[in-house]
Amino acid sequence: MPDSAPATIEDVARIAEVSIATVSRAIHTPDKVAKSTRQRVNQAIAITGYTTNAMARSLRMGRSNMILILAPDIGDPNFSSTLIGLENEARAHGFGVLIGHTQNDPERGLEYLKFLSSGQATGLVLFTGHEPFGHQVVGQRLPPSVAVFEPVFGSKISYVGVDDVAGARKAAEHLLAAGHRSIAFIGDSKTRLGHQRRRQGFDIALDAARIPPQQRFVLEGEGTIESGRLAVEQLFMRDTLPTAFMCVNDATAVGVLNGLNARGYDLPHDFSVIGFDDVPQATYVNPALTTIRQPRTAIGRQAMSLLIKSLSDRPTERQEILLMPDLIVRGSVTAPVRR
Amino acid sequence: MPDSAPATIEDVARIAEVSIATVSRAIHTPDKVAKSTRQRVNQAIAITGYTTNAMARSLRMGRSNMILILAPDIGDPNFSSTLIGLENEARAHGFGVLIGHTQNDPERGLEYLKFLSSGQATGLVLFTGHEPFGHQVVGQRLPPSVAVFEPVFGSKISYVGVDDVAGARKAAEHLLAAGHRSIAFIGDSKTRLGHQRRRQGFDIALDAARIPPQQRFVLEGEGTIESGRLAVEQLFMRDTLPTAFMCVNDATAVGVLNGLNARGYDLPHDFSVIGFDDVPQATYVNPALTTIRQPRTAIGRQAMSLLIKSLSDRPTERQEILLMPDLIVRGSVTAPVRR
DNA sequence: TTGTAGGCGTTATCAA
DNA sequence: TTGATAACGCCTACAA
Repeated sequence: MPDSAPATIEDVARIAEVSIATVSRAIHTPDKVAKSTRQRVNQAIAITGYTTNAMARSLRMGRSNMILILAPDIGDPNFSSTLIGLENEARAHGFGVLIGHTQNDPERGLEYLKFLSSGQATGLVLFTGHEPFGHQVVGQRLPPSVAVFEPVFGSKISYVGVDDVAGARKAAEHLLAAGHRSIAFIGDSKTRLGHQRRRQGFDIALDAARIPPQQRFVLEGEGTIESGRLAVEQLFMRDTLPTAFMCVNDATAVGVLNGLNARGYDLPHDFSVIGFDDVPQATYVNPALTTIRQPRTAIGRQAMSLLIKSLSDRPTERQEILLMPDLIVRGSVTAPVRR
Repeated sequence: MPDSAPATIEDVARIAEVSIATVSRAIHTPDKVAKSTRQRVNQAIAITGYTTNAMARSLRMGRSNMILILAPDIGDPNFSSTLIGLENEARAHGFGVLIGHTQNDPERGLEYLKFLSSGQATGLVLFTGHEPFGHQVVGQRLPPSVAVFEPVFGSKISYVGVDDVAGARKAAEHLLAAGHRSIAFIGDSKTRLGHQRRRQGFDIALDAARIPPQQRFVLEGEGTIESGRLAVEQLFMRDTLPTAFMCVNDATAVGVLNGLNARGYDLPHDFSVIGFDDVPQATYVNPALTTIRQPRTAIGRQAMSLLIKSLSDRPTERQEILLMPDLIVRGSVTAPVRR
């Protein structure tokens, strides 16, 4: 039964009848203390319910064993399963993780930066392609960091993510194999690297199949449901229509599905749609979405592993680890209807 | 341009040509230092880029200004918007928040408990109805805490959430008003208080409408999509069927919708379905789900406000704050078809 | 194998 | 109005 104030190392020392130095050693370098002493110390720890005060420890050591994960949007369906990979790996190495939610607000980012610079976390995982703390600060004196899901634009921060080009290529090839020759790519972007890479995979596949550029419809989009809906509207103002939609991500695909449904089409008969990410929602939409699955947990695991390595080693150079995604076939792709 | 090591209060003192005590005062009690001195200090702070080391500060003060939010499942669609309410309110009072993800794993809970007991956080927000850290520890020496979304069973921890009874009643009354007389309640539970309260609201409404118990179908369910699907299957093994489904939450409702769709029914013509929560997904499902909206951000805000109050005041007694939810009408409820 | 003592960066007390 | 100084709890040379 612990008393009112948390036990300190001194309480333990008193009960075990040793010095605080010995207690500390018994905890961190057990070999360096005699067996009998060690036992007495352990008993005393059990009695007092002692837990080392992490703040005092980190203050003294100049570093904590916490890793901060910064996410602009906790609700992102990609986030939670990646997080599990990050957490499991961290734990296996004796690190704890804390999550910071920036809401895409630079001021909030700055607050977490303070958290970092006061040594409360040793490492940083970035869950966003944007610079986390406004421009001036970035890279200035960040702790060892790694980015997931979207590389940090123009920085030296290592990156672990999906192989966008290969994944997009798989998606496009699936459409091609189903017989489609007139395909739209929804979600091109001038600023987002991940989008560009997926576009690139799309082009590679269509080039290989000798689909002429006239039969490709490329529309911009920021990767939201709304942007998918919008793209459908834009497309329907043209003379010719594609038979299939390849979407930069599942959110866009959901928007496209919505837009098509709203126009009264019978899916997947009239149009095929394929997404990218495989978010949980992809299952519940109608028809269930054929898509490319991000290996989220694996991404998290590898990212954390890389980060922890860079914590102990000499500063290493930037690395980029790309994981191969799989095609998940559900109901949203069929052979094209002749029009 | 900060140099390699973070500036300390001493660096500032040296540059401002004052003592560290004065620097500290200039920061925390500006009135107690001469205007000219204050200015010099501020300049020095600007030059050095000084940030007070939170760990040293907390060590000295015996408490930090961080609040830990513990969630069993970060992916819970109710989580992210509640979080925003929590964060905003915390920030307005000068507190920072950190999120801990327990994955429903007691060991992980224990780790965060250590985090707490080593003083790295001053307050605790619980996002779960289960005891967070296994039985033995709970309530033993938790910092001031508040629970959100589901009261902590059998504890003295204050609670902020939705008025389940009133909300469920609204839902049932909406079904009743549409003409339904034979209604199923999906998601009853022997252990989950929130489910029980919703069931209670359902009964109140049906009692008031003098619907005899024989016309009520009550099925258990844990509130998952799967449990909704399952309930449909169970129901279809009986002789008589309800005309409407009132689901304990949206996830269940999605499952019910899926199950009904899979059996080839035309919704909402053949059956009406209503949910509870209004998660983002409710919009994308087909037909769009009529449901009861949790005032999530408000819940977060109030919970944090309560917590912060209990941080400064003398220990107050347990409070329970219930917020009133609204009915959101979309497409999944219509008049019953005569069979 | 063990103990003593200094210092990590702060804040707060007490004098000046 | 300011400055010296003692903690906060811990780790780690350095001595014994």
